[in-house]
Amino acid sequence: MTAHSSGEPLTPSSEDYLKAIYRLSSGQDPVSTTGLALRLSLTPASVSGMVKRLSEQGLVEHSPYRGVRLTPEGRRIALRILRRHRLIESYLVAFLGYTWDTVHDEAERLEHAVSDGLIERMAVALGNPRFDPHGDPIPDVDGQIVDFIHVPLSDVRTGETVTIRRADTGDAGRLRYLASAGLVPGTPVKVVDAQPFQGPMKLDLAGAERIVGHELAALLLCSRDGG
Amino acid sequence: MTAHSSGEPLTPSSEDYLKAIYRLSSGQDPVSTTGLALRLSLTPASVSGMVKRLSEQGLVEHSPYRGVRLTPEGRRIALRILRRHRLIESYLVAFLGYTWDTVHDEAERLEHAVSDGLIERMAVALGNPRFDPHGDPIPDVDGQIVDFIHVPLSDVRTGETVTIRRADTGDAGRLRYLASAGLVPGTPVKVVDAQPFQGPMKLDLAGAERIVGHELAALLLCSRDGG
DNA sequence: TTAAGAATTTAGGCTATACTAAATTATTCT
DNA sequence: AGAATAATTTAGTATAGCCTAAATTCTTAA
Repeated sequence: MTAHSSGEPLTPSSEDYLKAIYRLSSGQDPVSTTGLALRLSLTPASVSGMVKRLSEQGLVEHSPYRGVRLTPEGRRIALRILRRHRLIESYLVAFLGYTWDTVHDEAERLEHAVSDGLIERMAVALGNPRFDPHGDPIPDVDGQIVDFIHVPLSDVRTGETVTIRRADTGDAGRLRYLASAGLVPGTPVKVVDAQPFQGPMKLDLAGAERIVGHELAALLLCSRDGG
Repeated sequence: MTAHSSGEPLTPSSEDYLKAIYRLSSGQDPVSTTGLALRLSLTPASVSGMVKRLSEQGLVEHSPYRGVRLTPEGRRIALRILRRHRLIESYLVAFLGYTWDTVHDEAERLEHAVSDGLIERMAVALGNPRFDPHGDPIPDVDGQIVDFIHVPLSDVRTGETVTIRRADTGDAGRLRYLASAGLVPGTPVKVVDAQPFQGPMKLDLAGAERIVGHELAALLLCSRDGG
């Protein structure tokens, strides 16, 4: 019996796996070895090995050849890391002059090093925010996370108006470009024209016209309700 | 030839060794395996092994059975970590409500995770301080560090007045006690009486009387010049 | 000066995590 | 269905760091 009792410290590597599984599974669906390997820039063989260990610790369930999913305990830890990551990003932007395209890597390392106490102090300094600078929701201390229905901009039909809610990438180049084009969370956009076959979209941003390719449009998650 | 060219990332463990060697050697003197092992809470055998690896990387010089000392490159890295550690402590105290007795462990982990960029932003936010909350000098970006002549309070003679400059420990209990007794950096104290054979000292703190044991007095580094 | 004791290093093991190459299982297409 | 292909796992290897136990070297004191 090797169940993971809450107190034991996990390695940064394990934490990264759990976080990646959570992100890829949208909380529930089983995740493939290859998907995880791509996300973490590792070989599938390495992932297989680690998944086995996480499974022995009771943090994931693994049906060989069928995929991994988080146990409740694994999800608890994944959400804790996600909270850390997003609060750190928020703090760096709010208090230390970072921009939304540069915080990711820093948070990626700090999330494994900060104590719970420090995270909560940051949360207080920020006024317990519910969203980070990319528009991603921040889980609360108990692991509750808001889950809006978001649509990739690439799926929005011509004529429809939506509000950008999140940019679903950590890539600095893409984030910087999006910011320079005014495509940031909170911005309402109208789809003026959408070409088929992964073609570009023509958008209306408060009167200004923008063209974005399919790849970027797929990254921009939007809400339909006007809030 | 396996010299360490500036760019390669070091492991947290290596960084801890270099920092410990620097602290124990006061910058120059050779350090014993046992001394390092005690400081790092490791076995001497483990230290032997790591020292060999550091030596192969050109970060320390090791004469077997005689001790280790830092190479210029090793010292450069040690000072960089020391700068990080002390700036992080300063930042946590100044901006996140930590007290001087609680920052040590947090800084111990963060010093390996923060980027140079974040450290410099913290330094700017703090106004490029030259001392941390314990009174320890903070090396500048080029590794320059002020080196005052400090005397342990336990060595100060009866009748003499000195100013506390540093508390030479990371132990939270001792630091808390010192703070509660008003024995913090910047405080002038007069030695009223000192008993021999590691006995206690009677001090005068701005009119108030204090008794401290030898162990604590040895931790309090003081300056004689009135500044 | 030599034997006891202290300090140090070597030898051999263990764990975590990654890799490559080979074997296995699943899926898809004819 | 059966073969080709894709996905996954297993086997074997490497590195970093730690450990204990044994061997070595240094120091000290009779």
